[in-house]
This record gives sequence, structure tokens and C-alpha cells, in this order.
Amino acid sequence: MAKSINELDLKEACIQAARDVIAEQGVEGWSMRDVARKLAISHQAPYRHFASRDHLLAEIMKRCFEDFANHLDQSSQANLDDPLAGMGEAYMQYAALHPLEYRLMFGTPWPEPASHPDLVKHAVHAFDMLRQNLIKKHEKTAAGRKQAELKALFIWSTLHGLATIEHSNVLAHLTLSKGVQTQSRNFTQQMIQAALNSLPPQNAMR
Amino acid sequence: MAKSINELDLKEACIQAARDVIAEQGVEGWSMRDVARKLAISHQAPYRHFASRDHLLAEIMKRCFEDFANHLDQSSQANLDDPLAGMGEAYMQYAALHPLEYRLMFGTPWPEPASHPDLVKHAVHAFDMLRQNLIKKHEKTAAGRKQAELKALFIWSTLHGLATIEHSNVLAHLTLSKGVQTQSRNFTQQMIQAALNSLPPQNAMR
DNA sequence: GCTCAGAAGTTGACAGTGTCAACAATCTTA
DNA sequence: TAAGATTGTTGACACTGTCAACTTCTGAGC
Repeated sequence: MAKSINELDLKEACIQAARDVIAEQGVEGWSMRDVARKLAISHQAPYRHFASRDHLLAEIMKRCFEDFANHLDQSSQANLDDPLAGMGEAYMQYAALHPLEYRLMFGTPWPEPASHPDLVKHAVHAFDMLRQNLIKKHEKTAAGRKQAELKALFIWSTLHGLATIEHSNVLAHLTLSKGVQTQSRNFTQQMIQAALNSLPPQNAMR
Repeated sequence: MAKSINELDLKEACIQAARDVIAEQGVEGWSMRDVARKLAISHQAPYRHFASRDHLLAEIMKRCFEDFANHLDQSSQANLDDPLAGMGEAYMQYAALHPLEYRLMFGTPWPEPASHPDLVKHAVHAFDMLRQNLIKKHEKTAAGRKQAELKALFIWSTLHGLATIEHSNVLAHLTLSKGVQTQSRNFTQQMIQAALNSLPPQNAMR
């Protein structure tokens, strides 16, 4: 007796259904029973493949980080001349193109990390994308690496902060001057660049 | 017949109890019935004073924004010589001292803003604290105001991003070089300063 | 081909939630 | 004092995540 696609791989189907439900109901409003209903299976069937709601959520978040890291990687290789600008562009672009996924990764309370090591691994890898791109051209001195990490953290903070603020509808209530909202990304990019330029060149550090 | 304090102002007592419960159970884990239990009243009593769970939450968030704005205001008046640095310090200080409140304001999905205009008003006011401190010394030209807003947005983004990242336990998993975590705040502060210094002086902008 | 262990899915329960509706008690005020 | 409004209680409802017991299916070893 032939199986339908769903029956063939219910686990995968659950993940997809959950992402659909999240897209419809929002990151906070989805329920395990919703995904079961969407697949027309019993409310307990998903539990054969995920130990708990958090485990399904963690799996989805993991994949988002995977996508995210790939996105950063690809566009950093497409911008080898100016990897920093490319990275910033790519970061904000991903956040703008995939607001739901971004919110899922960075705006949702994480399930207890200890129970989901895979999730942590992929999240760390996404940050390493940023870090390694800055370390690449540095000497291997400890001081050089440290400064690269500080820089990466600064860049990440700024991009993340801007993305979060843009996603929240706060700006809509702020009565900003005309053009501020559209220019903020470019302006921020410039500020990051200027800040980094102010640092002494690496070679001089020892 | 004398009333107990709680009976005197059950509304206020609910707010305090809710804050306590949130402190114990976390921002996501509190329930309306928990606060009723804590006050030893029926599970419906709080509904006489708050139309819904979201309304109680909005009231608490509103007060957090109030506190936050006051904090920013006070320490900007204490640092009149360098308001920017003072503001940055104050921002990060508040986030560090009141992680729960900060998470509540910026890390929690907001209740539908249209139903809670007071919340929006107080949130906007907190941002204005930042903005006005930068506008103060500018000419009143539209261009000057616009740039001040872009600067405020950049600063806010960076501080907010760093605070969020510090609060999430992500950094613990990143195996950063020694000292990076403790220095990141100072470093970020310097980077902001350097970025702003790179801009042409206001007077030159016509 | 038959058996039988394990996997996969179903059904029913339980405690917990936010909130509605009907009721009781208490306070205000005419 | 009587009427009306405010405040609090009780009980229900639909919903949630998850445990436990049951059925059905599948595939390996005889």
C-alpha cells in the first residue's frame, strides 16, 4: 500500500507544518495540536518524533541558523573585495527578507540550551561566520584575535540592534524626520565603517 | 471594618504580585492565576481591574518604561559635560541592573499597541530621552535634526544590540578570547564615540 | 509462511491556562 | 432605609502540553 508523502516522513512534515503554522499564527501563537490538525493526524502523533514542543521548536530554530549561516557565507564570498560591507549588507538583508526566522532565532526565548546542543552548535557557527571573516586577514597574535572578536561583537551588536528595532513597530510611533527610516541602514553601515577605521592598523599593534 | 493593604488597592497589589511572579517564574512563565493565588483571592478578582492578561502586562511594561526614562534622564543631568557618554553608560547600566525589566520592555512580544496607547506613549518618551539629548546642541535646521535622529538611532541600535546579546547566554557558548566579554562595553562605547566623531561638524552643514 | 518484538499512531485522560456568565456581598448615595 | 453600582466569588468552557494505555503495522528470524 503506497504511502503518502506525509506518511513517508512524518517528522519532516511536522517541521514544515509547524513553520507554516508559525507563519500564520505568529511565533508565539502556535501549538503542537495545530500542527497535528494541519496534517490531519492525532494530537499525539508528533510526539513520536519530537520529545516535546521545545524539541520541535529547537529543530526549527536550528535550521534557521543553518540558513542564516549559509546566507552570510555565500554573500561574503561574493564580496571578497570588501567582506565587512558585504557581511553587513547580507545580515540586514536576511533580517529583512526573513523577519519570521530572524525573530525565531533572536527574539524568542530559547529552550533550555543544555537539552539542545545541536541548536547551540549551529548558532555559534553563525556568529563564527562573522568572526572568521574579520580574523582572516589578521596576524595570529593573541592581541589581534582579541581585537577582531571585539570588532565582531560590536558589528553584531549594531546590526542586531538595528534589525530588532526595525522589526518591532516602534519606529512607526516615533514621528521621525522624513527619510530617517529609509536611510538608517546606510547610515549605520557608514558609522560602523568609520568606527573601525578609527582603530590603529593591526600591524602596528606589536 | 478595617481593610488590609491589599484590599485597599487590589489593583496596585496585583501589579506588584505580578512583578514578583515574573521575577520568580520568568517573563514567559507567569499566569494570571498565579498572581491571584499569591494574593489569596479568587482567580477572577484581578479581572475587575484589568480587562485581560495583556492589559496587566501592558501596565507593568508601562511602568518599566517610566523607570527607564527616569534613569536615563537623571544620569544625563548628572553628566552634562559629556551627555552622550553618560547616556551610553546609563543605558547599559540600567540593562545590567534590571535585566528582567529590560527583557520585559524589549524582549517580549508586545500586546497589540492600538489597545494600549499609554504603553506606546511611555515607550516613545524613553526614546525621546536619547534623541533630545542629541538634538539639544544642534541648530534647528531640518538637516541637523535629521542627522541627530540618525545618530540617536545608531546609538540606540548599538546599545540595545549589545544589551540583548549580553543578556542572552549566547556569549557563554562562544569561546571568546580572555577579557573580551568584560571589555566589550567599553570597546563599544569607544566605537560609538569614534563613529560620531567622524561626522562633519554640524555648523558646516549649512 | 508464521511469529513476534518493536515502532508508529490513536484515544482518552489530567492538570493547567485565559476568559465568559451568573451569582453574592459590600459600598455609595439619594 | 432602599436602590444601584462596584467588587469579589463560583463554576463553567475551550484550549493547551503531556502521560499512559491501547491498537495497528512492519520487518527480521525461524
